[in-house]
Formats: sequence, C-alpha cells, structure tokens
Amino acid sequence: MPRPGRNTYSDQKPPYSYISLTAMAIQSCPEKMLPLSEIYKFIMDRFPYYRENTQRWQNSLRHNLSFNDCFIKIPRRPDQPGKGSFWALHPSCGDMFENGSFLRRRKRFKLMMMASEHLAQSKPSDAAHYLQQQAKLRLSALAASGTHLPQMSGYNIGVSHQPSTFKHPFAIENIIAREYKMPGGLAFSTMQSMSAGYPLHNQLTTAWPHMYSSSVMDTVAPISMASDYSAYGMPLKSICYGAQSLPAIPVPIKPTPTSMPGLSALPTHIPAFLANSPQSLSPTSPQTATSQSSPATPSETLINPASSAMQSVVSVH
DNA sequence: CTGTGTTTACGCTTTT
DNA sequence: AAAAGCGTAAACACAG
Repeated sequence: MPRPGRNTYSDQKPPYSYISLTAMAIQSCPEKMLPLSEIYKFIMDRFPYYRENTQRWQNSLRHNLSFNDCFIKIPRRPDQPGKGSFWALHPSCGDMFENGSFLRRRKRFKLMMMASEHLAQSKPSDAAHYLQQQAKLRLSALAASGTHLPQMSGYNIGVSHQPSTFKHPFAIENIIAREYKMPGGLAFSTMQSMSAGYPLHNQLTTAWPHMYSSSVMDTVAPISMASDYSAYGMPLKSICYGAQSLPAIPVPIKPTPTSMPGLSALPTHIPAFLANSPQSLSPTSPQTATSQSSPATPSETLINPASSAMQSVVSVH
C-alpha cells in the first residue's frame, strides 16, 4: 500500500484489484452500468498508472468481467448501436469485500445454478418470456406509483433501516475510502419480493432513468449525496462519462442462475467521506478530488426484469 | 481490422 | 501445505 503523505502516486499501482476498479466504475455511474470502453476510461481518468500498458491490464480486466459472476452483461438496444454490451454489477455481490480490503476479496462471488436455471436453460424462450413479463410488471407498478424514482442510490426500496445513506460497497466513495470502517449492526433487511425489495430492481431502475421523466436524474441522483457529498458539491451524475447508449433488452446475457431472495443480504452501511471525481485519484490523497462536470445523458431504457430472480448467489472460498 | 468477449493456463500471493 | 484469489498471457470467436 502506498503510504500517505505523498501527493502523487501516479506511477504506483493502485491498491485495488481489477474487480474493484471495474465495480468502482460501474457503481460511479448513475445508470449503474457501463460499456467496456467507459470502464477503461473511468480507470484511466482516475488512475494514471493505468494509462500505460493498456493492452495488458485491459486484457486482464476483460478476463475479469467474463470470469467473475459478479459482473453481468446487459445487451444494447438495437437502436443504440455500438460495440459490446453494458456491464453491470450483480446486486448481490456486495459482500465480496466486506473485510474492507479491495486488494483481495475475502471470498469470491459465484453463482450456483438452481432449478429455475435448469428450466431457463432447457427452455430459453420460456425464460425470456418470463423476464419480459417481470419487466412489464415492474414497469406497470412503477408507472402507477409515479414518475419519479422513490430513491436513487441505495437500494432503499424494501430496505428497513438505512434508507438514504446506504451506499453499495462498490460505490467509488466507499472503495476509495481509506479509513474504511464498518459500523456494524446496520445490515440490510432480508430481501423482499422481486418487485418490491430486491436490490437489483432499484439498481437497475437507477440504470434506466428514461423510464421516468428526464428530470429524474436531477431529482434523484443527488439524493444520497446530500449528506455524503455536500462537502464536495458534486452531483452523482457528474461522474458518469457515458452510457448514452442503453440496452435494448434489460436481461443479463450471462447465464444467470436464480437468486433466492434474502440469500445474500447486502452488507452493512459503509460511511463514505470521499467525493467522486474524474480526476486522477490517489488512494492516499483523496483530498485532491475536485468537481468536474460531465453530465450524463439520460436516455431511454427498460427496467431489468429479473437477473436477480434467475440467479442463485453462492459465496465460495 | 479493431474492439469485445470467452476461455484456458500458469505463476504468484494470501488465506485457511 | 492446500486452497483460493489475483494478474497476466494468449488463443480464439464474433460483431461492428
């Protein structure tokens, strides 16, 4: 680990694994998903170390995306052409780094095939139909409840205790936080039904703000920033570089075993005290972070129906 | 052709 | 010591 006190660590490798870096990038974006190129960009923008030897580390990063179940692939819409898919975090992968070390995970996030997955594999068309139906149900429910997202960043729906302050452990403000502490005793409530409490719902609702009015981003993005980011005065969306293109079919491509609600509760709340910044980040000099505007472009999309419902999460070690 | 994605393999480090 | 996690290289397929 680099020692504090230095003002630049540009030539040093950041103390984060590729998984951490990738998750950081994804989590930093309001849409909670990014194409590969944007993940590259995020990392290079913040960590000068990765502005060199790009072929090497980008290959490693792609390997991690494919290899690790904590990343799910989301296809583009047909009318949003471009190379590659969007990458998102599996909503239940939050406890991978619960020991606070982003260099090495305590355990690997792994999915386990369930009965419904067998069904999905044996009858892909049925699975697809199921997912579509779930998407419609959610859309209907959300449309009925209003045009604004109830809460933006924090899996607040169905979460009993830390409504507006919880941040996904992969949120950059948590990952980069150097004095990472676990307050404890603030665990998530058991995940509830898919339509109400499952984190992915909220996460991917966040991911597809076009479902709502274009003002949604302005309304909801800073929700959790109010307390944690006010000192920096930087809205969440300012750290999202791209994602103008959004997926056509909000269904993860990766084979998605079923996740049982409550099987993998998200970790406890982690205090965030660092601002997101596109500037080069030094793990040891977070104070250098300053505001830089790079507005996201809200665009159309659908809600992810149910990668969560089709997956089973198993932490192996 | 280039970028993206998947997979296998290997060596190293860290944890159990 | 064994297992697990990680980083890297490389081969290959595919799509834009």
